[in-house]
Amino acid sequence: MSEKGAAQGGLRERKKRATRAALAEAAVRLAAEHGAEKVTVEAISAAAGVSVRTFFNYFDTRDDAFVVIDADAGARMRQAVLDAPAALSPLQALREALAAELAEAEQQHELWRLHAQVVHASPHLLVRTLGAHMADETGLAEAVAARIRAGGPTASVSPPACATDEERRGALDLYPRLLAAVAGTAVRTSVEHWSARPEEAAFLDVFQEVFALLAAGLPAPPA
Amino acid sequence: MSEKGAAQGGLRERKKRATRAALAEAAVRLAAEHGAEKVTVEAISAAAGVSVRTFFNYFDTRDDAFVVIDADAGARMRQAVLDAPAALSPLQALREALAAELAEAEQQHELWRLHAQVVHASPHLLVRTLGAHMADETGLAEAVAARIRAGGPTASVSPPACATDEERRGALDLYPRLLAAVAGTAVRTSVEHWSARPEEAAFLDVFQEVFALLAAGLPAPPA
DNA sequence: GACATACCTTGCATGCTATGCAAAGATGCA
DNA sequence: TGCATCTTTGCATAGCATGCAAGGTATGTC
Repeated sequence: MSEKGAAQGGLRERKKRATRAALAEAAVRLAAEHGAEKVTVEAISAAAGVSVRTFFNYFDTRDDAFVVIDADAGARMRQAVLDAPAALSPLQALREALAAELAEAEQQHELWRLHAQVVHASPHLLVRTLGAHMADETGLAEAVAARIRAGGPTASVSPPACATDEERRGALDLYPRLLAAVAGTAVRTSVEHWSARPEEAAFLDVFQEVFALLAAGLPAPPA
Repeated sequence: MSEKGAAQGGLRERKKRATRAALAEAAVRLAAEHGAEKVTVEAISAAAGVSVRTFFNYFDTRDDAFVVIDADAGARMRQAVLDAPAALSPLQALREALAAELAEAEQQHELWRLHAQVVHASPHLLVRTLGAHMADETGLAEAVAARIRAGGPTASVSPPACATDEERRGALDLYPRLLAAVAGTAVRTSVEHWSARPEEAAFLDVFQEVFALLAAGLPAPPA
């Protein structure tokens, strides 16, 4: 757990990680300074020290550089769900996996803060970010389903055997799907509510309150 | 309730609605036939009988034409939440508002089916669609909050007095926000689960089961 | 009905985004 | 070292997106 994304793999792979991270960071910093609309791919590439063509080897779209800060956060969360203690309920396992990921993001605090600032500044990017998060939830749903089937932690996080999207969706039951989607929603709602007034409450408290509300079945107005 | 989006307003407004609808429909049909990537703005515009420049007067982006079929569905849902009987709990009011909107979409059955087909064919568009739906949830959260404050149905759906996004988010409490987000999640999860195997269960049954699971607090595996 | 007003559409010019291709450079491995 | 593999890069090209100004179409007033 000490060195997750550090000296993993050979030189080639490390360089790729570095380049990707450099591009993403350059994009966010430039956007925070000048506004996302005024930042061209050329500027981002120059700041990261690569050619424009290389930028498009890493990102399909200019906006992706603003949206996808950490490309393999999804994989880490899936693994965390699978590795969680067997004693935890599905909802609890998800809560812990997400909390761990949020704690890790906290270490890149400044960058994530800029990211949030950039994304909230243009509705366009906000939509893309929300959508990207939701796409991750499909992976989480698979992990939850596997966990339930196995009755405990599982070994691998390798991509499912299903070939098409059709099959993959068909293989998922309603419950894991709903659980993953709701958990993702819980995170986003917590983040949004907290970031509206960061001084009013600790983020972790908001996060726990949201999960408590969910576990209670969203009872009518608590006022 | 009989003529919602029909002969509303003057000729000018009707023409704009018609043009927008024609563009959206042309986009979806062309994409369903040739694949979204192969459909140019020029083709869409030609099919709708307008110039390319006019296309961009209605949509900021080419992809928007594939994503936003019904531009003011969000406003209708907000109004429905505000107009719901005072006896309903917030969760119930949301459920009814969403169910009504889904029923209306059923009348454009073929178009929505094509839309789903197009969107699920390219992950890119799926992400955008998911994000767009989530953006609507902010409006729903406002409606829920207003409903709770008023203790019953309210009159207007006019935009809130808040100037900035910052203020608007600050004005929202945790509970309405969570409720709206979770309800939106419920709809998407229902649609996805049902559309994976449409023959296995009626959509409305899936929809109701999801809300039942939510109201029960997402208890551990029902198996 | 004629007029002024406001709005919508359109073509043109322009700059940026995005992809395929082939050559050159960097890495991994025997 | 030498070969195979992967990555980077420049170039060419097509499509996306916006500002601007000219012309056309509804709307309200006289």
